[in-house]
Amino acid sequence: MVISADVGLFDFSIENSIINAKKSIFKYIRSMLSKKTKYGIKALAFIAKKGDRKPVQTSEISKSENISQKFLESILLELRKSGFLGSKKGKGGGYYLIKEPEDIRMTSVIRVLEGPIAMVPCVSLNYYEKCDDCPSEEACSVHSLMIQVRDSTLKVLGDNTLADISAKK
Amino acid sequence: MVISADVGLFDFSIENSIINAKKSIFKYIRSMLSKKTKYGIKALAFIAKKGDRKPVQTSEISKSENISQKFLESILLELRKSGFLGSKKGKGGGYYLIKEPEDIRMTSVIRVLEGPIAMVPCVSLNYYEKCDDCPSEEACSVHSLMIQVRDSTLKVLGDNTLADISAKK
DNA sequence: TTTATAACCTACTAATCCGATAGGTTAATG
DNA sequence: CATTAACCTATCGGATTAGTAGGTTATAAA
Repeated sequence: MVISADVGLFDFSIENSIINAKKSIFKYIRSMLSKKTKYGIKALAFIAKKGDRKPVQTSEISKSENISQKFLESILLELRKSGFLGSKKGKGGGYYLIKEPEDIRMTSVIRVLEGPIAMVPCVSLNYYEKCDDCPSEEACSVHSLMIQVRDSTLKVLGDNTLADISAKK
Repeated sequence: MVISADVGLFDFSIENSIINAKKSIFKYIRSMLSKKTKYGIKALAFIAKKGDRKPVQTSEISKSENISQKFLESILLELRKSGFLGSKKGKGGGYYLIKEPEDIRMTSVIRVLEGPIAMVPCVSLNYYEKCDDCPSEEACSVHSLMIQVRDSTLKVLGDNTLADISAKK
């Protein structure tokens, strides 16, 4: 409570009623991480957890993680084409890790599946794009704030590898 | 360079060609911060910068910040209803700050305009929603990662007030 | 050599959301 | 009483997401 208070976790005020109104009105709450990325990370973790280098079938992951098989197929295909996975066709085939889990940072997985990590293209390192409304990035009040957010997110995602997130608890 | 290397800013590999392919194929790069929120923050900063408590017209902000006036109207209205702004109708009317800029945290602004700060509803403090696919949040490899991201983002946004982001440089 | 398997490929679609636009009504000022 | 600026309601095109459908190719086992 004391720790969270200073980062604004619980600053209850009039805004809170607005938030509650939003929750009840809108059925679907906006998610910033697409299911594609979420499933992709889960699948990678699943494969990493198995440990051995035997190919894992899409159907197995799909069942175990409750993911539509067809959708998962397209995701794993993309992960193979991006150099995260290798594949083998036919019976006993499937997908397997190419690199060590310790060498796969979450930054690169998310960048490939999701795109930019930054909340706004004008502070993105890999997907930079100028805002069409801002004449000057230095004068923009949002810009420096978003740079701070980007850097703190990048720190977390860069520090976490596939080995970290697939470690059994 | 040294600092950024350990957080995965520049791990060039095969993924990089994927990223470049994405950049060229897709015209519009996904943004996690909606224009609504972005404009809302800019407008608040604009009002805060003026310093005095005289009402600021929507048209003035709209012109100065290159924002569609009608769109901005709806945003400022929402900010008034959420308790950030007061308003005055008629000639000489407009919007003015109700609280001190130092007392307006970015967390609350973003929560009202954008919704959840967390990347995924299942780690959201104010907009929590269980994943329909995950049987157990503890066993989910994405969950703890997203909690870390949420906390670091919350720290940045909670530390920054309207006074901070509207400070002249 | 055939058959089963599982990756791989192409195309389509329903639902949803964002960023506006249009056109009006109400309230305050001079 | 006219002007101003907030306030309200409705609608819409374009884009994206999360799939589904229906096939083809390559590999291993029978």
